Amino acid sequence: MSEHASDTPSTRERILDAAMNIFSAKGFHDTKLDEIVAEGGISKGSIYFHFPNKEKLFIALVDQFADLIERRAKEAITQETQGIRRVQVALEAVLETFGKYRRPAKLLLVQAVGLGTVFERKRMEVNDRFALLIKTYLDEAVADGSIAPVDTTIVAHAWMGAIYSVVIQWVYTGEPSKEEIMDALLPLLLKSVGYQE
Amino acid sequence: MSEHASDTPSTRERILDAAMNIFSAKGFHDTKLDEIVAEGGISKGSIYFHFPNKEKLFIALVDQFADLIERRAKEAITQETQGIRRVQVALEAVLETFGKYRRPAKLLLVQAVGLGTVFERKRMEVNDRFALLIKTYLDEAVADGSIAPVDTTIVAHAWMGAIYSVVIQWVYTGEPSKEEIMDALLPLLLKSVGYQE
DNA sequence: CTCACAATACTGACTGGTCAGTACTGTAAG
DNA sequence: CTTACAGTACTGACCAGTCAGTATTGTGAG
Repeated sequence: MSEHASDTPSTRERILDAAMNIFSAKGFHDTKLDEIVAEGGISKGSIYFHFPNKEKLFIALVDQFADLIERRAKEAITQETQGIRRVQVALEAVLETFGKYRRPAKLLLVQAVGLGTVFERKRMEVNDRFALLIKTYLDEAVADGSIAPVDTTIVAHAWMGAIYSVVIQWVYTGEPSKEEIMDALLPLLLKSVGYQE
Repeated sequence: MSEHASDTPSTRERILDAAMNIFSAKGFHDTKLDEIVAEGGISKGSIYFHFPNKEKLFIALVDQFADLIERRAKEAITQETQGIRRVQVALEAVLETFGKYRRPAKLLLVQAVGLGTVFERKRMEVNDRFALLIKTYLDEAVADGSIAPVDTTIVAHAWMGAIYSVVIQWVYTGEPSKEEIMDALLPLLLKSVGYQE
């Protein structure tokens, strides 16, 4: 019954950690379970004790991070009441979270793509979740008059893509810095719906 | 009795066609060469006569389509002289081309991602090519005063991501229609750099 | 034109390395 | 002993890539 996260991570956590490191670096197919075993100092048997197969292990990591992003965005939003401000702090929270976790970001935005039919559903599900989240708050901002009416579905997807793309660029090259991204991307997105700070 | 390109496609073309169909639907790893063989009514040996391996066959398809997109954008641009108008017609050309070729679009934007180190270079190369293209014309528009100065590198990546994301959504669901995308996305992008029609 | 030979294009049964998953054993705590 | 996990040796399905052979086309000398 010992879940003392700080000093002794459970085997399950060690597996997830090791898997995150290797998967995010090499992608799903180029990662061998034996590499995860070596990286985490655990055993193959324990992986199969804790996870039914390689695929589910990968998906657990995707879910874990997608949940975190969504949670952070929602937390941030409760701090604000005005429509467009809510959108703004949510964006800040998302960029902040991506910035803090480079490897999970790469896993979610790069390695979880193009894995064939099985994973495609998962990816669309996650994407739609994010797009819907953005759309909800955009609709709010439209409703309370912060911004002019727009096709919020398209805007939501476009924003998501814009954020993804800049974050991916940053994940690979470390450029532009988190601050530059914030300073350039936020006004860009807000201006795209006709909002001037 | 030499049939020409139109009625009897060469074996190489039949291979590329079949490969495009299967790769774009199932992704790189889930595609078996034997499926391509069946789809194209060719033989495994002839694939290896025309291409060194599965990977190079896939990359040939990516390159082929990336070249097409770039060519169309550049063609469109020569028709216009004014900075921001050039950007606009280039965007239209790109969206037009994606719209015309759904399967190649999916191959390039989805299936070519997350395939591990080997393909990652290729993808970044293609991406950077597009981003640089956008950036060049944006810089032009800034120089001639069509739009206010901005961090064109970030804008270029953000635009690319926005376009990708909306196109991907369309590839999967068929929604929104090409016209809706044009009507919503173009003004969105132009507004994001402070240009009002 | 036609025969001899070469070069090119194509075929498909077979193989060998790989690696996810399994069977089995080890161990410590209650 | 039993439960709950951890560790390891092994297996066998799978599939990219091979290769020995066949078919087709090109060519040029008689």
